[in-house]
Amino acid sequence: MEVFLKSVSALNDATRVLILRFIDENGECCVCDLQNSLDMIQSRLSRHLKILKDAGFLRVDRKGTWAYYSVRSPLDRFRLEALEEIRHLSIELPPFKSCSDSKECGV
Amino acid sequence: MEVFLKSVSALNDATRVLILRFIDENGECCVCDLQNSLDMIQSRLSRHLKILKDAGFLRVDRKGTWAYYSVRSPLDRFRLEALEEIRHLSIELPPFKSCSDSKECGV
DNA sequence: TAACTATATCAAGATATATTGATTTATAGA
DNA sequence: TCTATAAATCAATATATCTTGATATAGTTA
Repeated sequence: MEVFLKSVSALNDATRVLILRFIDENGECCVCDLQNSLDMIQSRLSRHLKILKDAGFLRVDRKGTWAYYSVRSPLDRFRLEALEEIRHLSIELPPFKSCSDSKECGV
Repeated sequence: MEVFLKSVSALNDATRVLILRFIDENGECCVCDLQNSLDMIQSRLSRHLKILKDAGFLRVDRKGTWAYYSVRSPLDRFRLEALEEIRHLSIELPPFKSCSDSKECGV
């Protein structure tokens, strides 16, 4: 029950659904890519990314100071169905703006 | 998005997961069956039943003053997968105690 | 080592949700 | 019509979650 509720409560927020869908669409993103693209402040992103990771939807790969988040693979059946459902929502995804495009990563 | 979040937030509560699973297992229940069986007060049940109904998991059939709740059928793919996931959780379901077993329905 | 940067965590306030007991609504029967 | 009962809704309180800005942590580079 706890694991199920953790998955469900991770999905129970429009911000997290957007973040998950954005990473699903664009592949591996570092936090400042997301700051750039989604126009969210860092502490907010960091919190939601942690929740999505702890719930089993995302994985993180650290390279130096960067943290690269991507959709965990393989997803179990329920999480995959949830992601599939999210793919079918008509969410307007903002364009991907890589943080490395700006000379300084600082958003 | 709103419909998705409504489904998800309906599932985001252990009480509602139990109620849904109980009705799934036992079939149509009136509110006082659930009061008897799940040992919950009526206002609490009524609130959660409404949330599950509004989220598309339950349907209600009124007969006189009784309201009989059952799992809505057919469920769409995502809700069905969620229910399937809930069926696989090891939830201890209390025995069904029909309100009609007590001479007076009054719990 | 010192300064800088990316990310994580913390603290405070705002918002949402759950629980309970009281009240309201709607139906049934005397 | 009056009373009783099943269910829904309301009001108050408690608990959880989200957002923000500040601070802490951990790499990187000079």
